[in-house]
Amino acid sequence: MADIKLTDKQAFAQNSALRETAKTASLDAAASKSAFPTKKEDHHDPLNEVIELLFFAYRDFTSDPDAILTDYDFGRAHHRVIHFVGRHPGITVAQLLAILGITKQSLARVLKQLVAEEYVIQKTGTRDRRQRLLHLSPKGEQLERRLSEPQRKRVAKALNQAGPEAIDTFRKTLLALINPEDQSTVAKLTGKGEVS
Amino acid sequence: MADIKLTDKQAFAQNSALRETAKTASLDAAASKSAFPTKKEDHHDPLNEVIELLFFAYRDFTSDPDAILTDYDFGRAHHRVIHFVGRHPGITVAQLLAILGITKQSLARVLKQLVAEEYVIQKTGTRDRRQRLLHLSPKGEQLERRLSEPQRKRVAKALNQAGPEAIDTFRKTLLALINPEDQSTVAKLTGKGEVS
DNA sequence: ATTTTATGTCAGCCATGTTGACATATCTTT
DNA sequence: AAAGATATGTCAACATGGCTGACATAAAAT
Repeated sequence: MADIKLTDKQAFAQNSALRETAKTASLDAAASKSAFPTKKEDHHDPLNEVIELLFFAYRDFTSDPDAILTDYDFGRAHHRVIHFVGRHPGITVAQLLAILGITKQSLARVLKQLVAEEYVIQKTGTRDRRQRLLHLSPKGEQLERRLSEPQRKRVAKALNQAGPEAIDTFRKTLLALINPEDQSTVAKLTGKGEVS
Repeated sequence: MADIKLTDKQAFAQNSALRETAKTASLDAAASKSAFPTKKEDHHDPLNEVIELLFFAYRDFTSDPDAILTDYDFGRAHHRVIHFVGRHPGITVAQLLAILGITKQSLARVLKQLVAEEYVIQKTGTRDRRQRLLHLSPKGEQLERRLSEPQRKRVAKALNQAGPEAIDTFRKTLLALINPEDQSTVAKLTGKGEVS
């Protein structure tokens, strides 16, 4: 054995002959060693089940773009901006802030980078010259497609597997999970019956 | 006007006579000023719609517990631990790490607090005395109930609104969103046909 | 002309993720 | 019994992306 120092992770992989790391440690691996205990009262509670499924589904749903973003030194925050600017070209900074629910200082940090690296383009508003209307550059659109592709595929596959009524039911359920005050706005925002 | 300094936020509230803050700035408020632009090609794409709905639904879904946790000086990370320990009493640290998908150092930071403040109890394993089997104390169970209550209500309401088939379809769709390698494990973990 | 609004920016704090390195107790294997 | 592997804990340092507070500028609205 060489005298090269191993980190915990490497030592683990070496010792256990598994290629697991902290990040990739699979549920399967943990489960295979021994069963997960589960509280008896919860076995037949579909609400608790859905709550946990939401956690896992969202985690995996965001994992594909997260992995891609490391190539660009961007994070999840950049993705959100690219997504919403891509889907709503000409959106104002104020509107984007409202959608994301973060402060302008938080947005500025990522938006500045995206503008500097020319993924996002700011056009001065014509009606109101104070506004900076946000658009994706061709480069930005390319990144947007790269990021959304695995998510679209994942959702398409899930909806297909869940059956023909799933599209409608899943959409309805997600919408109903949103705070009632925002439901109509989100429905307009994301939906078909649209807008300017 | 008094010479008291106002922050941006206060100045905004004062000037605009709105009670909005950065955190509570509503989508409605932003939408009311002018319509959100939306890319034409996307109008009829249900996949993009579902992707956005997932973002908003998950955001609101986590907002209720987040608000409660500030009373305890805990964050979302503490919530996850409390949730999974509560639902799987006797879970080992390694199993919890696999579920959460974080490093042991990240977990340690929150778990240490939860143990110190006696929300979580560690019992030395009998079969394997190296293991620390995690349980909620009565205090921890109380907090768990407080945190899960609004989420359970939200999910119950959404499923009701979406119709009788929603429970099954929603669950199936969420499960299908999860990485295939983990689906069977998660199904066992959250599901009914259970375990030790 | 004054006030309000839309946006930007500096500075610093906090929560929660990450790596790397190492310690200890206990179980497993030789 | 000794050696190795595993489960857990811990110190230190760093990154990301939230946050608040304070202030600046340009343009619109009054």
